[in-house]
Amino acid sequence: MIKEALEEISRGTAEIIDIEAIEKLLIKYYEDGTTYTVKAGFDPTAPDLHLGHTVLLQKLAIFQKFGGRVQFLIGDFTAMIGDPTGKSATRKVLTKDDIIKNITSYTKQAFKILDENKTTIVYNNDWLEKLGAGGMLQLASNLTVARMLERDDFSKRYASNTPIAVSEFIYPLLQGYDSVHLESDIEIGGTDQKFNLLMGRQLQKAYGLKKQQAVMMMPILEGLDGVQKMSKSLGNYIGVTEEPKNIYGKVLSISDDLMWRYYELLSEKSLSDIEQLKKDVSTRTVHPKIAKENLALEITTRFHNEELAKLAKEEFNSVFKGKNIPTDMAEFEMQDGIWICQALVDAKLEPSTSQARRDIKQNAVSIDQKKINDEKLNLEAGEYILQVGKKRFAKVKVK
RNA sequence: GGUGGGUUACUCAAGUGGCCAACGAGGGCGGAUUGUAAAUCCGCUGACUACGUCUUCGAAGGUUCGAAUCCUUCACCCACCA
Repeated sequence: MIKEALEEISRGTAEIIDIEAIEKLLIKYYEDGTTYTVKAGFDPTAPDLHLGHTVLLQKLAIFQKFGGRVQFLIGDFTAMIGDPTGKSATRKVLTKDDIIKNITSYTKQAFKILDENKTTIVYNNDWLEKLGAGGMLQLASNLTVARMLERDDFSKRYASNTPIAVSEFIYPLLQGYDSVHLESDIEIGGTDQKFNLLMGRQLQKAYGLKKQQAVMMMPILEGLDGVQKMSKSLGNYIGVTEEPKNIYGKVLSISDDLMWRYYELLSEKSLSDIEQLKKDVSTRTVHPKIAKENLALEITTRFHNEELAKLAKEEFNSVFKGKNIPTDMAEFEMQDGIWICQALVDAKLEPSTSQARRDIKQNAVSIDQKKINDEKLNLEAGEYILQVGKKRFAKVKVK
């Protein structure tokens, strides 16, 4: 029983520190029902969840299955500093209202996966604000600069002359202090969080807590490009609130290699089933396309439902295999005689008339499924379906 | 506080008075092929009803017939020293 639980909990993790501690927690839970806490921090700056976040959330949901209570930590205080990601250190300051708004939509999305009754939402501003300068100093005395520079991220940036703000040094300390305050039993985060997660252990010890949190790291999910991590700013993400056909289409557009990564981290199939599938694909028993379609269906179903997912699949096949037109697309109204390039811009298919001209020259633009090559064309009254490339459509009413 | 180096398009990175709307690479977009996969080949990649015009090389001034390139001031970044 415990063994199975532990196995399911460990699945797909990149690294676990102090797995014995987790085992003890599980034993206790099965003995007398004692629950334990699992902390995970979330940044309130981006209100849109994508699949990358769900890797973590799914893991939390599994802990909930086995007696874990989730401490859903909103980093409203730490968001003001910004985690040292190597990117720009400057961040816009969020107002209280912004944060509340973000959190509301954030948690609403998160509870598609998490059990609300086994989740406590906490805000680190509640205790970090009270820490004060004295508390900060005490906190900071736990760490040496040399140790800080050991952090992979910092040492790389230091070596490559990328600036490091002093405030960024503070970030791991504060995140660690959160664990002290919350007395977390386990903390989970991405592999990029290793340093911060370990800081929690160190500080819990320094502040005299009886035991230190176990740490679990999840791999970072690659984005659609398969190289960089999934993030909204890179535009390589699949949002959990996206339309079924978008989710379906985006999953299908990933590379075959990446598909296995997604299977491992996102699918609910057992690891042995996935292994089998992988084998079948490599022996050509199963076409990779089929495997990918199933994955796309599973993921689409998770955030919508089976029916919608199937519809998305049909739509997809009709549009891309049958070269048909999608059933619904954005509609626009325009004035009679509008220049085709301008119409493309107005219909948000092109960013500029210059780009529109180029695409027309390159045979990328069609009206009602017929390629055009006259960039000087003006549209007369009527209804048209404009298309750029294979994926961009719009319906235009000219009057 | 001192000394030196730097800031070019989405990113990296050439260009040190006219040949610069700016080499090259990556990325992106499009075409062919295909499974909206990979790989490959080709084209495009500042804006503008457009063989011309306008705006861009950290910012503002200046020198010049002409400036990404030279000068001045400012801002920001980095390294070393203190």
